[in-house]
Amino acid sequence: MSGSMSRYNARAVEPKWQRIWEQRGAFRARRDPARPKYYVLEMFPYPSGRIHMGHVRNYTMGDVVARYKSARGFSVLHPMGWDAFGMPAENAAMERGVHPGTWTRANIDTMRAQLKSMGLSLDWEREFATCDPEYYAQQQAMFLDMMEAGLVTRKSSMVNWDPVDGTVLANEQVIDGRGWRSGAPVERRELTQWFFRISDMAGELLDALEGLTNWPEKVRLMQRNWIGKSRGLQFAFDVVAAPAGFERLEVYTTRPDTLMGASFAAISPDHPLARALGSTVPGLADFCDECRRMGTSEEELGTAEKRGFDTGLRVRHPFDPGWTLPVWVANFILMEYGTGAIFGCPAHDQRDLDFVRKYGLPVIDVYTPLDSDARVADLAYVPPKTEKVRYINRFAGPEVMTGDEAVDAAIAHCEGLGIGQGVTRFRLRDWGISRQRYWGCPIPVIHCPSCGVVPVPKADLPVTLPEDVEFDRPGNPLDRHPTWRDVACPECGAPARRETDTMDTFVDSSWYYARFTAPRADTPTVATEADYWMNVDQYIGGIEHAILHLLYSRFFARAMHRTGHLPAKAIEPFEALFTQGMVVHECYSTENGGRRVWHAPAEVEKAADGTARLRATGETVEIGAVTKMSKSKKNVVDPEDIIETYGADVARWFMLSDSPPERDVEWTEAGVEGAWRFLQRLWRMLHEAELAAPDSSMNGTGEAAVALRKAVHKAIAGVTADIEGFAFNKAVARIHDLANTMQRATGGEPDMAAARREAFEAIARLMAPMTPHFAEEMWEALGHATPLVATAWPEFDPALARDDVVLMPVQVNGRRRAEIEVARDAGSGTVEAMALAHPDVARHLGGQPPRKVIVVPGRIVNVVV
RNA sequence: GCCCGGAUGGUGGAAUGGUAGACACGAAGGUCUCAAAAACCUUUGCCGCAAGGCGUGCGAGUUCGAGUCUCGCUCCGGGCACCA
Repeated sequence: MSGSMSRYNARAVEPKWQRIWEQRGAFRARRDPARPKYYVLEMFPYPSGRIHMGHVRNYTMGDVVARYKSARGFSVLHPMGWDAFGMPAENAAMERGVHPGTWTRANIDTMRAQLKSMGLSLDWEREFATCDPEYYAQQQAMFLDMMEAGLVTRKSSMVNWDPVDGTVLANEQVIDGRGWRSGAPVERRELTQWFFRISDMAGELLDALEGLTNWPEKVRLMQRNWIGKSRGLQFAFDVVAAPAGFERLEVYTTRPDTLMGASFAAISPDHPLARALGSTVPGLADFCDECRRMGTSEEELGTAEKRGFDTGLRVRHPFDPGWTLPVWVANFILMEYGTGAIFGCPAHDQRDLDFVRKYGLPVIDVYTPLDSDARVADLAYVPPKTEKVRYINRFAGPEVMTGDEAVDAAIAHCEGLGIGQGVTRFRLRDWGISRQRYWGCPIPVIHCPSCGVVPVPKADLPVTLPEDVEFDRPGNPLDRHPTWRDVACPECGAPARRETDTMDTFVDSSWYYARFTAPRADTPTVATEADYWMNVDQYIGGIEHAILHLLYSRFFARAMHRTGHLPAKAIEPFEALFTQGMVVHECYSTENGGRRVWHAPAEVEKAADGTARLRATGETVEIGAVTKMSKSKKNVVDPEDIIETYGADVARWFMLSDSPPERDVEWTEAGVEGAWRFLQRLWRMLHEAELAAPDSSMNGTGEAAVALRKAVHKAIAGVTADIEGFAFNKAVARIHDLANTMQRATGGEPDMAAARREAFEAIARLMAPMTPHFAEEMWEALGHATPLVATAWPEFDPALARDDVVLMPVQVNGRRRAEIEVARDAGSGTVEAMALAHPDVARHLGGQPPRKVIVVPGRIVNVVV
């Protein structure tokens, strides 16, 4: 195929194939009992405005899997939707006066067009947004089902409160302890809210992690720790001279073996006892108020300076009524965990040690290392609980034991004495879903003064959001919308009020994967569809969702099963999970009057010597750290610009080429150009190559032809394994390698022409999942009428993919000294003899006989002297 | 603070406990060109003329053999329950 040297024109080719695929309905998912199904899903995007490189990376990976599985004969479901509720839409409303819905819909339209230009094999007929009333109506119906099933509860919990704006703030809206708009110091405030009872399922969610063998181990570990199962002792201190109703102080401890080292008891500033004492102990109420002048996040609590206040109250040590401990209020104790009260053992807990050093309380050692009797000074002694230690101050068990053994002994001992009992607790807290915001799914209940909380009758669903809302004031517009808010009680008809809280957007994203199986149904799911399509065979998304989104989804799938909306097999909805890394980029900045000014990569021109200047002014730019692409540092490259300049395939190819998918990838202009040159080179090679006719069935027999064929079949085997193993960067490297081999295979013999055709056809098919438009264009140029989307994945010939002769390194004392060529299946004796006979080996042996020769067949020989 | 990761040439990275640096980017030299671009060829971990030596964040250890396993650190990143 000699002739035209035209360049590959992505701008014309990509829309052409996108049209052809669409006309063929190539990506429409169909239930087909005759074929195995494959459901591949990438985490759906929040419609923030435009797609970013993180989306390009995520959706390219998913598309590789979808197209590959499709070529392997699976009936593939690969859908896309929009996680469309959330705060940014309300922020846009406040800043620009645009309705959140209008803003969101416009963003979706932009982003849909951008995604389409990427040539993703998505079934767009299944698209939906979580802000569609058709979607959230089903969510409301499930909420009512879950209420009935006892999975929903209402209780009080802490929120960040902006006392000036009079609104609840998200953690993100608390900047250095102050409200982001008002600047007022934020307070913790108690509010009655709706919860899903996820903690009831803690044990189940923990145990089921064992079965998720196709999830990254690190994600399972993070979830395990998050759920935080612990065994400990729950007991009560007797309070000396207790205020009425507080005669006993319940505490929970995972280290009852250290009770002999107790030097204080401490309670949360939100503990009922702290509140009760507030009126009688001077300064205590102020201290608790001050503790509450802090956000609700554990991060803030963890990093804040540890502070305490002595209540003056004392409790009796459970083993000795004469031994009393002071009761402190401490800012680092969470009311949400355990009982909101602890005892402190400073010798074996660093936080407690820091606390007692600050307030001058005693340190009592409980155990020491086996080989030392050193006492605790600046550092608490906290060995792993599986390590044996010497108990020098114990009340149960032998002198030498591990922490685990000691805890068991302590629990048994205490239970025997009637001091508390061994309990299993979980760190996992119930899922608070109430949000005091407009742009979310309304919680379908009505508050009636006489009937209490009344579910909205299912016939009245959906409870849709009112359109006529104002964002000119802080707070939830639903609260001040009388015609929406004020309704008649469905039970007694008396005037009542709608619940104005909306649901956490994590609820929306906890079941969308199930909805994709029947996106237009007037029930949340349809059994036949869910039975066929569930579970998601491959889920792909960012590691930042490792805990919350994935745990909530696991809970929700179980809840959907209990309420009849999913089959039993779907209680773990994600069969396999892959967490991809971020897209990062250099930061560019200049200094302007002492202020750092950030510049977008598009405004910067890089010179060959590594320096950079502003295109507009020529001013030298400082090149900063390589960090996640973010608006604040402006180190953002717009995918649309890349697609317009180079085409979607180049963006996709580069995204896959450099870094392993789970690691961060640095977006570089040079890398993109490299990808572009590679596609151009292959295109040129194709047009310069002499190929056998398309119907030729000749196989190469000459040495050069066989060598090329071997390279082709090795590449097919390798790329297949790489895609299966999510090693897309290695697949790309192998394809590069094959292209290099093809370029050198220049012979004019007929069998070479045949081998070359085989090679070009193979490389087009191997590249199809990654650069689909380019591959189709190659395939068409090779004379095929049927497009690649309808062509099977190539098979390899095992005989050709295998080497008969291997090169084995020979080491002497672990250092490589020679290389021998041996038959693949040569025996160890033969290999050893060949190795010892090698002159370089003999030289390094210096006449000495080897002490030992290790032969690892097919891998290495090590001669030890 | 707590939980989870990561660290390999100038750069991104490759390497079932078995030849460290595949593949790519960049750089240097060359070919072609009036010239440039593009393309193509060669070289490219560091030290050394070579023989050889040194090298996978730091410090120990296990092993015939460690980038890979174990222990102790350092730095960077993700999450911490109302960002999505």
